[in-house]
Amino acid sequence: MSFFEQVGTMAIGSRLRRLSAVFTDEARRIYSLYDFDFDPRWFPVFYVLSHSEEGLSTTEIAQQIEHSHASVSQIVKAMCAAGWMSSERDARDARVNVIRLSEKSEALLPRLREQYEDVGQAVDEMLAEAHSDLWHALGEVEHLLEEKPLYSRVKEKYRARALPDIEIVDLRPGSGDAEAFKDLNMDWIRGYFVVEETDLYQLDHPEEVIIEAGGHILMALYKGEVVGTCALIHEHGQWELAKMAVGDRARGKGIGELLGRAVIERARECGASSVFLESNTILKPAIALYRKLGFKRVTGPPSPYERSNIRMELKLT
Amino acid sequence: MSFFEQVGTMAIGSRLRRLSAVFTDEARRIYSLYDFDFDPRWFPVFYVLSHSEEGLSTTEIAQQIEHSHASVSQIVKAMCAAGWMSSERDARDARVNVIRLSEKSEALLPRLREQYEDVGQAVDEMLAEAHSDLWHALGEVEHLLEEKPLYSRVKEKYRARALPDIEIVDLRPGSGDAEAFKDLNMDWIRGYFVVEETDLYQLDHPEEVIIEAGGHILMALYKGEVVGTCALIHEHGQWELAKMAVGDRARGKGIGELLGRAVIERARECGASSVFLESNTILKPAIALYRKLGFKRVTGPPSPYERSNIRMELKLT
DNA sequence: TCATATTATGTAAGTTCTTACGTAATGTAA
DNA sequence: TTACATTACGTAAGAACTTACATAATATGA
Repeated sequence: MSFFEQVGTMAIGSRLRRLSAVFTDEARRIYSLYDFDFDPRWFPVFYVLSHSEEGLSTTEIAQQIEHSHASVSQIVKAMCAAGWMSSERDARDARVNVIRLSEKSEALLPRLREQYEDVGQAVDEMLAEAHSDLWHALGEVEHLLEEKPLYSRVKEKYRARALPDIEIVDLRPGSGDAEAFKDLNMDWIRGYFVVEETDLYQLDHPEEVIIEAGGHILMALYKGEVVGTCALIHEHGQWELAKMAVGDRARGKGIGELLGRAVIERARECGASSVFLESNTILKPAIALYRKLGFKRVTGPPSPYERSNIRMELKLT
Repeated sequence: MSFFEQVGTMAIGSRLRRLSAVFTDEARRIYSLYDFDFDPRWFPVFYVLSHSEEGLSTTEIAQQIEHSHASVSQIVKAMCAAGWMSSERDARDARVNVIRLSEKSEALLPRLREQYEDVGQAVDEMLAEAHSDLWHALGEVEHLLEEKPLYSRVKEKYRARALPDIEIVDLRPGSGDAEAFKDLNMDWIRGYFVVEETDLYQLDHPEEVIIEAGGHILMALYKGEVVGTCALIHEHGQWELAKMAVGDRARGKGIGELLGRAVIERARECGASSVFLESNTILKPAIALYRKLGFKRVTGPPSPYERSNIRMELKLT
């Protein structure tokens, strides 16, 4: 049994790479058949230039053929050396290198066009012999991956697998949860900002400052171990989602989202008509999560935290 | 319009490469999600080892995963350094390096298996969303290419394109054909062997020695220019296909085959009941052509040519 | 208008394979 | 048993990209 049959669709990447290598080898032989002094990897550059009246810049070619500009730069250098094209600075923008086919190339075009008609036909006929439409299938898969990367698809599986091991519980006094609450928050704050006075006081006295004031602190457990936390703070008659922190090791399991939903649910139970939060726009994943939870950006009173530059709110009614 | 739409199926190799690169990138992100200290390209080696009780040699792994042994050697070195596997010399054959998973790896297996179940499922579900079956299509195309490489398919197109420009004519006395007959033959003989006395005499006096004895000399013209030749020699009541030569520049156009068929046709017209030829087994493409024309190996009288080590015959009746 | 982005490019260096090559161990034919 | 071929392997070097970086030319915003 071959490796690919054993390992199944998981190895689709390797399988595609291997098949593309087969085509590359074939291309080399085909070029030698037509007897051009022409490196197959030059083809894409040559092709887009042959379809342009004006000449193209390095960057334009790179975008069209979806290589890096560096790659194009190297290919163009080699092709200029072989006399296939010429390059000169643009008169209007001296940064730009305008690349054109040489006369030698133009003369070759009809023969090269013959070649790629032949290759195109041969490929078409081969594909037509198959029952499944590879060309179409490739387009579909490209599209599906664009819509939702494989990473996201796998992440869902990963989360579903982790889900049964995750519990959300209220802070358990005297169990070390208060300390974990502080540690988790200190860790993430230090990762991005400096710890402020306001932080320290709240983190050192969570039960007095948050819970006794009518708020709640939830702990996320993964396989029984505390890996995340989030608070619902009750102050001046308003409800704030705050102090959300998930440990490094437990990232990607969707724990933040579970904590967020639990806090919102708790706020609803407490009769809150809305929940707000304060954050910073540099925290892209956090903002994305808040948005996913339904929070919308609002303007509001100045925050006591220096690091806050955005306020978001979720209506519950 | 994207490059691939413009250039069409001809660029299928590039398209496959690009898609495989997408999967490779995704794989990297997925590995980091599962938080192994594990390079994605290690996976195939790891996989085949995890399915082997005994441990495997470098070469065995290379064959199974269809990499070069050098690549496996490098990967194994890196994985040993990272503590994922161990290698030791085989007691029975000191050339062989037996590679086994380390205990660290064995311990990781269940988690890794979880990962590739997740990935496999995600890929399967994604593929199922498409109407065309990419996995199946890949298999079909792999099979089609194995049956008949793209090179051969393109070569047919190439030949069909050249065909209208090819003519087969009888040697035209006084037109330079006799000289071309000699030059073409001298060129190919010198490429493989040394020119013998027998050669020189025949090549210098083709009309007297071959044609006046009842034989024929055919010339292949490509766009009006002589590019190949082949003789039908009549001697001792037997007919011999000999002196087939096609110029370097005109190779791949199927000219040899056209000449061969023309000579056979001519022999038939002359009432021959069979045609023989003498050649050398080191001339693989020539022998393949003769076989394609219907010639079969026979034992026969010793040849006057030193370079001949095979005699073939085609029955015409 | 002047400091600060942004853009276009080429070069260097890295990645991840491959082929080429040298060496040691085995096989094999005379 | 000896000379030659074959096999297994590791290292080096090459191929064909990429990313990272440096530099020069433009754009832009206060």
